Amino acid sequence: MSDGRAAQVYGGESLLFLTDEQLRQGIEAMFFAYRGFTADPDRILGKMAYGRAHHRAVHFINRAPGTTVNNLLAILGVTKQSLNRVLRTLISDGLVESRVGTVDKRERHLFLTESGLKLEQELSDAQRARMRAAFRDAGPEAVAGFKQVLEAMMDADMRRAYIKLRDGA
Amino acid sequence: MSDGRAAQVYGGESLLFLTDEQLRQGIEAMFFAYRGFTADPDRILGKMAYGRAHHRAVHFINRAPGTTVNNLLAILGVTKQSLNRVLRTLISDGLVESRVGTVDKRERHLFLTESGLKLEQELSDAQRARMRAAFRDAGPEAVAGFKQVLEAMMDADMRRAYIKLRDGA
DNA sequence: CAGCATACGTCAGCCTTGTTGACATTCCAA
DNA sequence: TTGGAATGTCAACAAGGCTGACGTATGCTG
Repeated sequence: MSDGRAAQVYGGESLLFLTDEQLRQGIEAMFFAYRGFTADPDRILGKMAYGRAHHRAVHFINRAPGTTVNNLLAILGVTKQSLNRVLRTLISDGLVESRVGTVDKRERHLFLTESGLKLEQELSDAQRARMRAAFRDAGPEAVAGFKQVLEAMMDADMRRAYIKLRDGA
Repeated sequence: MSDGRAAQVYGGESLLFLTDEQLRQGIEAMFFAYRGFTADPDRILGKMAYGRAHHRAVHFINRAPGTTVNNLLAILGVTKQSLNRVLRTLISDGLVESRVGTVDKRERHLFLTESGLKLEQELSDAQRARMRAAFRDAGPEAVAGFKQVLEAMMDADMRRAYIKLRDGA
């Protein structure tokens, strides 16, 4: 795997960007950047009785209102018990509404209430502000590359979910 | 914050890449990609008594052999109690060696043992393989942009740590 | 030298968030 | 009508964060 000989020429194109050193830089960049990525919402959530898991649930419910629990489960990649614990508090606190499905009454469709929307706004405003600053600093071409690499890094399932959300649910 | 009017022209340059929609895509890309980023090492660690925290410790000890506990603390951004719990198991399992400092005897310098190196290799091989595939798929320009955006997304402290590691400790 | 600061380890207790396993309910569909 | 799917819930547990408190060894400074 780690042969250290990636700095070869293949098909006439230099592969210097695939050296172990370059890859390590990419790994550490992901690690440090993800910390920044979650820092602002975490700070806000820390003041309440909520955590990152609540943020994620609220984000994706806002993103796809009326989504079912199973749907959310697949996107978040956690067990129903884990998600349920989070949803229970959000529902009892009046941030999320759970409506029984009309066509399939087994399903629950999830929606944000007024206060749920307000929390989502507060959290995503903070996260977007950082993302906006980073995007502006780096410029449009860098942003395109950023998205391209991240998309290539996803598992196939996650890539499908990502694209579906991106291109309109 | 979220004014939806980011699609304006500023200084003669289109800022279409700074719309809320673009920012949201970036946020979701980070979320889904980070899952992929940690998936392979997590799978390996799941078979042992170790977790992601052990991976991080081992990674940075390998990266900067002889680093002190305080140093590692700053990089990882956790409390000494949290780190100590991880280090204790790694040391007692013989993956990490802790040597009393020569110039300052209060400090402990951390090194990977043979088996520590072996684990680190196994984990980072898996992680590098995915990163390599993503880099290759996306191409050199995309990789440059990827790193640029991630660097801009970091907190100032983390950016300093990242650059220090990148440009040689 | 005395006293304060620093580096580290450790104990105890708490929280969030993930896991598995078991079981009840409801309801669609074959 | 019966099996399976979707959901909810209880219990127990583990990882890995956190705070607070305390102890020890060492280094620095007045």
